[in-house]
Amino acid sequence: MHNSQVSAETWSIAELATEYDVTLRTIRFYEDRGLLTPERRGTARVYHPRDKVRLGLILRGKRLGFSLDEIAKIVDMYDAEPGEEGQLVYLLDQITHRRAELEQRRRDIEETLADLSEVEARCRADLSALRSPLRKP
Amino acid sequence: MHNSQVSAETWSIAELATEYDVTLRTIRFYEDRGLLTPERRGTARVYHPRDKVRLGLILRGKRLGFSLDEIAKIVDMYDAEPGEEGQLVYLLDQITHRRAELEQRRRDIEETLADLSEVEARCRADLSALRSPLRKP
DNA sequence: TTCGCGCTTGACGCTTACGTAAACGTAAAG
DNA sequence: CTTTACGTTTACGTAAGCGTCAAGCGCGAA
Repeated sequence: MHNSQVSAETWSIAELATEYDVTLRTIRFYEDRGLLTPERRGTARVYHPRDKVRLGLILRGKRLGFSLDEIAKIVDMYDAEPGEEGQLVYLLDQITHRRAELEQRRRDIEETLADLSEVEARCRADLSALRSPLRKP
Repeated sequence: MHNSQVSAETWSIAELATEYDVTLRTIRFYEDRGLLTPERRGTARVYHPRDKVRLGLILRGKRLGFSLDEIAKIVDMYDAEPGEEGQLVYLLDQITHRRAELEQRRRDIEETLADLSEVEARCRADLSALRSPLRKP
Protein backbone atom coordinates (compact mmCIF):
# COMPACT_ATOMS: atom_id res chain seq x y z
CA MET A 1 0.00 0.00 0.00
CA HIS A 2 1.23 3.50 -0.58
CA ASN A 3 -0.77 5.67 1.78
CA SER A 4 -2.30 3.56 4.48
CA GLN A 5 -1.76 5.71 7.52
CA VAL A 6 -3.72 8.92 7.05
CA SER A 7 -6.10 7.76 4.33
CA ALA A 8 -8.87 7.13 6.83
CA GLU A 9 -9.37 10.89 7.01
CA THR A 10 -8.67 12.34 3.57
CA TRP A 11 -8.93 11.34 -0.09
CA SER A 12 -7.42 12.37 -3.41
CA ILE A 13 -9.62 13.42 -6.29
CA ALA A 14 -8.98 10.11 -8.04
CA GLU A 15 -10.02 8.12 -4.97
CA LEU A 16 -13.32 9.95 -4.76
CA ALA A 17 -13.85 9.60 -8.48
CA THR A 18 -13.32 5.86 -8.31
CA GLU A 19 -15.47 5.41 -5.26
CA TYR A 20 -18.43 7.32 -6.66
CA ASP A 21 -17.82 6.38 -10.29
CA VAL A 22 -17.61 9.90 -11.68
CA THR A 23 -14.85 11.58 -13.68
CA LEU A 24 -12.25 13.98 -12.31
CA ARG A 25 -13.74 16.57 -14.61
CA THR A 26 -17.08 16.20 -12.90
CA ILE A 27 -15.64 16.65 -9.43
CA ARG A 28 -13.70 19.73 -10.50
CA PHE A 29 -16.79 21.09 -12.16
CA TYR A 30 -18.72 20.78 -8.92
CA GLU A 31 -15.95 22.70 -7.21
CA ASP A 32 -16.20 25.37 -9.90
CA ARG A 33 -19.87 25.73 -9.09
CA GLY A 34 -19.08 26.11 -5.41
CA LEU A 35 -20.48 22.73 -4.38
CA LEU A 36 -17.16 21.42 -3.12
CA THR A 37 -14.30 23.26 -1.45
CA PRO A 38 -11.47 20.82 -0.88
CA GLU A 39 -8.32 21.75 0.96
CA ARG A 40 -5.28 22.52 -1.18
CA ARG A 41 -1.99 20.89 -0.36
CA GLY A 42 0.26 22.74 -2.76
CA THR A 43 -1.81 22.65 -5.91
CA ALA A 44 -3.39 19.27 -5.29
CA ARG A 45 -6.88 18.85 -3.89
CA VAL A 46 -7.36 17.07 -0.59
CA TYR A 47 -10.85 15.95 0.32
CA HIS A 48 -12.04 15.60 3.90
CA PRO A 49 -15.00 13.56 5.18
CA ARG A 50 -17.20 16.62 4.88
CA ASP A 51 -16.41 16.91 1.18
CA LYS A 52 -17.03 13.25 0.64
CA VAL A 53 -20.42 13.44 2.28
CA ARG A 54 -21.30 16.45 0.17
CA LEU A 55 -20.32 14.67 -3.01
CA GLY A 56 -22.61 11.82 -2.02
CA LEU A 57 -25.46 14.26 -1.45
CA ILE A 58 -24.81 15.97 -4.77
CA LEU A 59 -24.97 12.70 -6.69
CA ARG A 60 -28.12 11.66 -4.90
CA GLY A 61 -29.64 15.01 -5.80
CA LYS A 62 -28.70 14.39 -9.41
CA ARG A 63 -30.36 11.00 -9.43
CA LEU A 64 -33.43 12.77 -8.15
CA GLY A 65 -33.33 15.10 -11.14
CA PHE A 66 -32.45 18.33 -9.35
CA SER A 67 -30.25 20.89 -11.10
CA LEU A 68 -26.88 21.72 -9.62
CA ASP A 69 -28.19 25.10 -8.55
CA GLU A 70 -31.01 23.47 -6.64
CA ILE A 71 -28.64 20.89 -5.22
CA ALA A 72 -26.37 23.67 -4.02
CA LYS A 73 -29.23 25.12 -2.00
CA ILE A 74 -30.24 21.76 -0.62
CA VAL A 75 -26.75 20.66 0.32
CA ASP A 76 -26.00 23.97 1.95
CA MET A 77 -29.01 23.45 4.16
CA TYR A 78 -27.38 20.41 5.65
CA ASP A 79 -24.43 22.11 7.24
CA ALA A 80 -25.89 25.54 7.71
CA GLU A 81 -24.81 27.24 10.90
CA PRO A 82 -27.71 27.80 13.31
CA GLY A 83 -27.91 31.43 12.20
CA GLU A 84 -30.52 34.01 13.05
CA GLU A 85 -34.27 33.61 13.10
CA GLY A 86 -34.87 34.85 9.55
CA GLN A 87 -32.39 32.32 8.23
CA LEU A 88 -34.05 29.49 10.11
CA VAL A 89 -37.50 30.41 8.91
CA TYR A 90 -36.24 30.59 5.35
CA LEU A 91 -34.66 27.19 5.77
CA LEU A 92 -37.88 25.67 7.07
CA ASP A 93 -39.66 27.15 4.08
CA GLN A 94 -37.16 25.58 1.72
CA ILE A 95 -37.62 22.26 3.43
CA THR A 96 -41.35 22.44 2.87
CA HIS A 97 -40.73 23.13 -0.80
CA ARG A 98 -38.32 20.28 -1.28
CA ARG A 99 -40.56 17.89 0.55
CA ALA A 100 -43.46 18.75 -1.72
CA GLU A 101 -41.32 18.22 -4.81
CA LEU A 102 -39.98 14.94 -3.57
CA GLU A 103 -43.42 13.69 -2.71
CA GLN A 104 -44.62 14.55 -6.21
CA ARG A 105 -41.71 12.58 -7.59
CA ARG A 106 -42.50 9.66 -5.38
CA ARG A 107 -46.06 9.65 -6.70
CA ASP A 108 -44.70 9.78 -10.23
CA ILE A 109 -42.53 6.79 -9.48
CA GLU A 110 -45.36 4.79 -7.99
CA GLU A 111 -47.53 5.48 -11.02
CA THR A 112 -44.79 4.63 -13.43
CA LEU A 113 -43.99 1.40 -11.63
CA ALA A 114 -47.65 0.46 -11.76
CA ASP A 115 -47.75 1.24 -15.48
CA LEU A 116 -44.66 -0.83 -16.06
CA SER A 117 -46.27 -3.78 -14.31
CA GLU A 118 -49.22 -3.50 -16.63
CA VAL A 119 -47.07 -3.39 -19.72
CA GLU A 120 -45.10 -6.33 -18.38
CA ALA A 121 -48.22 -8.38 -17.86
CA ARG A 122 -49.43 -7.62 -21.38
CA CYS A 123 -46.01 -8.50 -22.65
CA ARG A 124 -45.90 -11.86 -20.89
CA ALA A 125 -49.37 -12.65 -22.10
CA ASP A 126 -48.36 -11.89 -25.68
CA LEU A 127 -45.28 -14.04 -25.27
CA SER A 128 -47.07 -17.09 -24.00
CA ALA A 129 -49.67 -16.63 -26.71
CA LEU A 130 -46.86 -16.72 -29.24
CA ARG A 131 -45.24 -19.78 -27.70
CA SER A 132 -48.34 -21.89 -27.18
CA PRO A 133 -49.76 -23.54 -30.29
CA LEU A 134 -51.73 -20.85 -32.10
CA ARG A 135 -55.39 -21.17 -32.65
CA LYS A 136 -56.87 -18.74 -35.09
CA PRO A 137 -59.65 -16.52 -33.74
CA MET B 1 -68.19 28.92 -26.58
CA HIS B 2 -66.55 28.45 -29.91
CA ASN B 3 -66.03 24.72 -30.28
CA SER B 4 -68.14 22.84 -27.82
CA GLN B 5 -69.31 19.93 -29.90
CA VAL B 6 -66.26 17.87 -30.87
CA SER B 7 -63.84 19.06 -28.22
CA ALA B 8 -64.45 16.02 -26.07
CA GLU B 9 -62.30 14.01 -28.47
CA THR B 10 -59.61 16.33 -29.81
CA TRP B 11 -57.59 19.32 -28.63
CA SER B 12 -55.65 22.19 -30.16
CA ILE B 13 -52.05 22.78 -29.30
CA ALA B 14 -53.00 25.73 -27.13
CA GLU B 15 -55.52 23.70 -25.18
CA LEU B 16 -52.95 21.06 -24.37
CA ALA B 17 -50.40 23.70 -23.48
CA THR B 18 -52.80 25.34 -21.06
CA GLU B 19 -53.90 22.08 -19.51
CA TYR B 20 -50.37 20.82 -18.86
CA ASP B 21 -48.83 24.22 -18.29
CA VAL B 22 -46.16 23.99 -20.97
CA THR B 23 -45.44 26.29 -23.91
CA LEU B 24 -46.41 25.71 -27.51
CA ARG B 25 -42.72 25.61 -28.30
CA THR B 26 -42.26 22.70 -25.94
CA ILE B 27 -45.06 20.68 -27.49
CA ARG B 28 -43.75 21.29 -30.98
CA PHE B 29 -40.28 20.39 -29.81
CA TYR B 30 -41.54 17.02 -28.56
CA GLU B 31 -43.10 16.46 -31.96
CA ASP B 32 -39.80 17.30 -33.58
CA ARG B 33 -38.17 14.61 -31.49
CA GLY B 34 -40.78 12.12 -32.58
CA LEU B 35 -42.51 11.92 -29.22
CA LEU B 36 -45.82 13.24 -30.50
CA THR B 37 -47.46 12.78 -33.88
CA PRO B 38 -50.68 14.80 -33.96
CA GLU B 39 -53.06 14.71 -36.85
CA ARG B 40 -52.88 17.59 -39.32
CA ARG B 41 -56.03 19.36 -40.34
CA GLY B 42 -54.67 21.59 -43.05
CA THR B 43 -51.60 22.98 -41.35
CA ALA B 44 -52.98 22.99 -37.83
CA ARG B 45 -52.23 20.27 -35.32
CA VAL B 46 -55.08 18.24 -33.92
CA TYR B 47 -54.40 16.17 -30.82
CA HIS B 48 -56.30 12.98 -30.03
CA PRO B 49 -56.64 11.26 -26.66
CA ARG B 50 -53.62 9.09 -27.47
CA ASP B 51 -51.47 12.21 -27.96
CA LYS B 52 -52.75 13.71 -24.77
CA VAL B 53 -51.90 10.60 -22.79
CA ARG B 54 -48.44 10.53 -24.32
CA LEU B 55 -47.82 14.15 -23.39
CA GLY B 56 -48.77 13.31 -19.82
CA LEU B 57 -46.33 10.42 -19.82
CA ILE B 58 -43.58 12.59 -21.28
CA LEU B 59 -43.98 15.22 -18.60
CA ARG B 60 -44.02 12.61 -15.87
CA GLY B 61 -40.85 11.17 -17.32
CA LYS B 62 -39.32 14.62 -17.20
CA ARG B 63 -40.22 15.09 -13.57
CA LEU B 64 -38.46 11.80 -12.95
CA GLY B 65 -35.33 13.17 -14.55
CA PHE B 66 -35.25 10.99 -17.65
CA SER B 67 -33.88 12.46 -20.87
CA LEU B 68 -36.19 12.82 -23.84
CA ASP B 69 -34.41 9.97 -25.57
CA GLU B 70 -35.05 7.69 -22.63
CA ILE B 71 -38.60 8.91 -22.38
CA ALA B 72 -39.11 8.12 -26.05
CA LYS B 73 -38.15 4.51 -25.43
CA ILE B 74 -40.32 4.26 -22.35
CA VAL B 75 -43.38 5.86 -23.89
CA ASP B 76 -43.08 3.76 -27.00
CA MET B 77 -43.23 0.70 -24.80
CA TYR B 78 -46.72 1.65 -23.77
CA ASP B 79 -48.36 1.37 -27.13
CA ALA B 80 -46.01 -1.08 -28.75
CA GLU B 81 -47.71 -3.53 -31.06
CA PRO B 82 -47.46 -7.12 -29.83
CA GLY B 83 -44.60 -7.77 -32.23
CA GLU B 84 -42.37 -10.79 -32.52
CA GLU B 85 -40.72 -12.75 -29.74
CA GLY B 86 -37.37 -10.93 -29.89
CA GLN B 87 -39.14 -7.61 -29.51
CA LEU B 88 -41.12 -8.81 -26.53
CA VAL B 89 -38.06 -10.18 -24.78
CA TYR B 90 -36.25 -6.91 -25.38
CA LEU B 91 -39.20 -5.04 -23.96
CA LEU B 92 -39.26 -7.16 -20.83
CA ASP B 93 -35.58 -6.51 -20.42
CA GLN B 94 -36.15 -2.77 -20.70
CA ILE B 95 -38.86 -2.99 -18.11
CA THR B 96 -36.50 -4.70 -15.70
CA HIS B 97 -33.99 -1.92 -16.27
CA ARG B 98 -36.44 0.89 -15.74
CA ARG B 99 -37.84 -0.73 -12.67
CA ALA B 100 -34.40 -0.99 -11.13
CA GLU B 101 -33.71 2.67 -11.87
CA LEU B 102 -37.01 3.78 -10.46
CA GLU B 103 -36.55 1.75 -7.33
CA GLN B 104 -33.13 3.30 -6.81
CA ARG B 105 -34.73 6.70 -7.15
CA ARG B 106 -37.40 5.81 -4.69
CA ARG B 107 -34.74 4.84 -2.17
CA ASP B 108 -32.98 8.13 -2.83
CA ILE B 109 -36.20 9.95 -2.16
CA GLU B 110 -36.87 8.11 1.07
CA GLU B 111 -33.38 8.90 2.31
CA THR B 112 -33.62 12.52 1.33
CA LEU B 113 -36.99 12.90 2.99
CA ALA B 114 -35.57 11.37 6.15
CA ASP B 115 -32.61 13.74 6.00
CA LEU B 116 -34.92 16.68 5.51
CA SER B 117 -36.88 15.68 8.58
CA GLU B 118 -33.67 15.64 10.58
CA VAL B 119 -32.63 19.06 9.36
CA GLU B 120 -36.09 20.33 10.06
CA ALA B 121 -36.01 19.05 13.62
CA ARG B 122 -32.63 20.67 14.23
CA CYS B 123 -34.00 23.83 12.73
CA ARG B 124 -37.05 23.91 14.94
CA ALA B 125 -34.93 23.20 17.97
CA ASP B 126 -32.63 26.11 17.13
CA LEU B 127 -35.65 28.33 16.60
CA SER B 128 -37.27 27.60 19.92
CA ALA B 129 -33.90 27.99 21.60
CA LEU B 130 -33.68 31.45 20.06
CA ARG B 131 -37.19 32.38 21.10
CA SER B 132 -37.17 31.10 24.66
CA PRO B 133 -35.30 33.27 27.20
CA LEU B 134 -31.62 32.60 26.63
CA ARG B 135 -29.44 31.15 29.32
CA LYS B 136 -25.78 31.31 28.66
CA PRO B 137 -23.96 27.99 28.72
C1' DT C 1 -61.91 43.86 -47.68
C1' DT C 2 -59.54 44.44 -43.74
C1' DC C 3 -58.69 43.33 -39.17
C1' DG C 4 -57.17 40.40 -35.56
C1' DC C 5 -56.55 35.91 -33.66
C1' DG C 6 -54.58 31.66 -33.51
C1' DC C 7 -51.63 28.92 -35.64
C1' DT C 8 -47.61 27.79 -38.59
C1' DT C 9 -42.46 27.19 -39.86
C1' DG C 10 -37.76 28.53 -39.62
C1' DA C 11 -33.73 30.11 -37.37
C1' DC C 12 -30.74 31.86 -33.96
C1' DG C 13 -29.63 32.07 -28.91
C1' DC C 14 -28.98 30.46 -24.33
C1' DT C 15 -28.05 27.56 -20.13
C1' DT C 16 -26.68 23.24 -17.99
C1' DA C 17 -23.46 19.69 -17.28
C1' DC C 18 -20.14 17.99 -18.43
C1' DG C 19 -16.38 15.71 -22.49
C1' DT C 20 -12.15 16.33 -24.50
C1' DA C 21 -7.90 17.66 -25.74
C1' DA C 22 -3.57 20.64 -24.93
C1' DA C 23 0.05 21.76 -22.27
C1' DC C 24 2.32 21.74 -18.15
C1' DG C 25 3.96 20.50 -12.85
C1' DT C 26 5.75 17.16 -9.45
C1' DA C 27 7.29 13.26 -7.29
C1' DA C 28 8.59 8.53 -6.88
C1' DA C 29 10.63 4.48 -9.38
C1' DG C 30 13.69 2.32 -12.50
C1' DC D 1 17.95 11.25 -16.26
C1' DT D 2 13.80 9.38 -18.10
C1' DT D 3 9.66 7.22 -17.52
C1' DT D 4 5.29 6.66 -15.24
C1' DA D 5 1.60 8.06 -12.43
C1' DC D 6 -1.04 11.48 -10.91
C1' DG D 7 -2.28 15.90 -10.75
C1' DT D 8 -3.13 20.85 -12.55
C1' DT D 9 -5.37 24.93 -15.54
C1' DT D 10 -7.31 26.84 -19.76
C1' DA D 11 -10.35 26.53 -23.19
C1' DC D 12 -13.14 24.99 -26.84
C1' DG D 13 -16.98 21.49 -28.03
C1' DT D 14 -21.55 19.51 -27.50
C1' DA D 15 -26.19 17.55 -26.47
C1' DA D 16 -30.50 18.66 -24.30
C1' DG D 17 -34.28 21.58 -23.78
C1' DC D 18 -36.27 24.92 -24.67
C1' DG D 19 -36.91 30.83 -25.34
C1' DT D 20 -37.53 34.17 -28.57
C1' DC D 21 -38.02 36.59 -32.48
C1' DA D 22 -39.47 37.01 -37.58
C1' DA D 23 -42.54 36.35 -41.10
C1' DG D 24 -46.39 34.42 -42.95
C1' DC D 25 -51.05 31.71 -43.49
C1' DG D 26 -56.23 30.87 -42.88
C1' DC D 27 -60.50 32.18 -41.18
C1' DG D 28 -64.44 34.34 -38.95
C1' DA D 29 -66.19 39.04 -37.58
C1' DA D 30 -66.86 43.91 -38.60
